[in-house]
Amino acid sequence: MTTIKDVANLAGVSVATVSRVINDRGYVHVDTRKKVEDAVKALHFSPNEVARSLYTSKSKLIGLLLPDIANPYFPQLARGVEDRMQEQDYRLIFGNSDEDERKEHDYIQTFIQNNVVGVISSTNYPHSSIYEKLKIPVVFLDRTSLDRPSVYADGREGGRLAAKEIIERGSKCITVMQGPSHIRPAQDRFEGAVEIIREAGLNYEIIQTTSFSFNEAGMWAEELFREYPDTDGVIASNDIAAMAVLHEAYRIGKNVPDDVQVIGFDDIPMSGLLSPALSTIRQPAYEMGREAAGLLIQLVEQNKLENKNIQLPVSFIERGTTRKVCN
Amino acid sequence: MTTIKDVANLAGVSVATVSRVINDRGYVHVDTRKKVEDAVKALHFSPNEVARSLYTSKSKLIGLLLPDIANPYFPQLARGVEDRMQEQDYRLIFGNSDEDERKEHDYIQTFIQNNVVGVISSTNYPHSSIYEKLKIPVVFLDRTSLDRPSVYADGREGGRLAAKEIIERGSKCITVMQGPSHIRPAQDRFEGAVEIIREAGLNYEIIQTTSFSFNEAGMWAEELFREYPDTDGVIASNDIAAMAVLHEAYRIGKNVPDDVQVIGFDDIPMSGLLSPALSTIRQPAYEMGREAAGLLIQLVEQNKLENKNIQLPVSFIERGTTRKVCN
DNA sequence: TTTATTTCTGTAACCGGTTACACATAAGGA
DNA sequence: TCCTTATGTGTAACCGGTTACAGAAATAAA
Repeated sequence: MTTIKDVANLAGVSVATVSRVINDRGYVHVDTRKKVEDAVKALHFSPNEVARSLYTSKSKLIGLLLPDIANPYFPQLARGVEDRMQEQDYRLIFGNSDEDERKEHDYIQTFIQNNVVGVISSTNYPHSSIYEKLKIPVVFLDRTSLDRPSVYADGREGGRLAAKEIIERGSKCITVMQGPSHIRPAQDRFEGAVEIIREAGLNYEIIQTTSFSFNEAGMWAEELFREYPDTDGVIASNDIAAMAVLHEAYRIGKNVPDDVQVIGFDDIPMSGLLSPALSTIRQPAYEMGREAAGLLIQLVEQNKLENKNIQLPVSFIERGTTRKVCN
Repeated sequence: MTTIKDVANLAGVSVATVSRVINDRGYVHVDTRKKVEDAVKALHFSPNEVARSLYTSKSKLIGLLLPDIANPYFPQLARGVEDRMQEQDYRLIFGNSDEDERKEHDYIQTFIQNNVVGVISSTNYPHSSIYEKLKIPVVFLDRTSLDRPSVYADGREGGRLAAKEIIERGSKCITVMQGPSHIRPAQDRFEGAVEIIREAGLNYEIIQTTSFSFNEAGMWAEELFREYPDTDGVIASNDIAAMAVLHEAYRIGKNVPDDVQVIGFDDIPMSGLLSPALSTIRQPAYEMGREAAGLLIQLVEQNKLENKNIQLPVSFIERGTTRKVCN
């Protein structure tokens, strides 16, 4: 590994001067600068970030904590975060929390130990002491926390929208899938949907699910049609659940959308490739990731600790699992 | 931030002793150990990894480079890597390369600058000078490199398997989707499939695709049925492409699997939830990630630089897009 | 020309750990 | 009891950068 000392020797100057050149700080004579730059090139020198970080207690690293990258909604968030961070030369230390407070804690701990300058977290525990005690900026992503910086989509409005659209298209016996109870966005959607269904004076049934996993999605879909065979409209807790419902409907010979309409949530990339393509409530995940990254960069670089909540709009993506509205 | 010095003061010993205690190295009297441990607890001390790393030139970080986390195949690899690394207290610095050699280079650079102890990379350029010059262990994941440590599935065999199964089930006019030419595993699959089709004396058509993106997948599927309407069997370059084919078949009224059979590749989690569920060649992505991580840990901790290639088996997952074989 | 100011550069302390080395003390063996 | 070895602890150098400070040189102002 070539160090700043090697560069200094080759250029015939002190390490301080080299440091000034590579950081473009303080006075350096043009000729000296040239000599140093040549030496840097000749030796392919690039500064050791660890040494830098030790002195400054800063770094070009930020911590990203997501529940589970294997759930197709999160890679888009991650990608958004990464692309935005990349532009400013920040890198990510990444971890999956599995919505587990202990794992979160461990990750945050190592983030700190590695001098990350900020954290982006999708957590269900924004008020956990882990975050309260944190001395670096945190942006909560996909999770609401009104008293801390956060970026999220309006889940409640999404739920309302789903209910509105499915009712408008003629469903009368709606089954709403209620996502895991400890996941806030899932509850928001659920509540929004129920609110509208009630307002419309319709009955509804509830399927309670306890995770967003692929394996169990099938089970719940099965349960749904077994318990509530009259269902003519399903508001799924996310697109995965909706896929499972679609699959089950197909298996038992129900026609979508004629016998039963289905609306998903998230608009993950493959939703448009289903057959029929999935009508869903879109969350602009990639943009949310980018916004969160942008906000964090602001907080980090301008040392602002202001609270700012960025809410991105949800929208109804009409595809093939809902009927055409007649107007 | 509390430092080792604070602990030393509180415990009434020197920093060296504290260091010995927290690293469980060298001689420390039981009573002294107790005092130090108490001080550590009282102050909630946890050592600054950056300072450690500076002296030792090591860290508990490894670099993970994947083409694109938004492609549903890769999150599983990532998850496998992370879970295995987690067990040994390693953390990941993560980056998406977009199969772009320059981005790869930049990431590897910052990996080095941050003293990562190893790298796991899904690259198309394993012989690039970036990797040749690297002084820390690298494991190539999902990409073959016989002269460097690597973990991969047998793409060629997978291609053969796909062809065998689809032929056995009666397809006579097979269209093979050839993935992006610069992605090795895609070419391996393609070659394997073509090999078997030729052996069987059947004709085949080729659809050349230039990316694995969702947006374009639909286009190629459309092109496929437009150019080769007699196709009664499709070997897709991956599950996403297969989904698009399924979707297009549905759109133009072809029945799957009766009119046309479809075999995917990867077995991404949602494949089983399609309607009909996708028959595919499974790559054990999660296990591959775990194996790669395990191998890297070995290389890092035992300082072995031996070359080891771990090839994991592919398998045919029979679901609903292929016919039942009559025997 | 003298003085004040700006430009330029090097020395050394510092960040927070780890460890080589020196030295002191306790324990074991002859 | 004396000598050897094992145990226990502190001092200070070191990792590779950054930066406060000081002093020298160049430039501008008087």
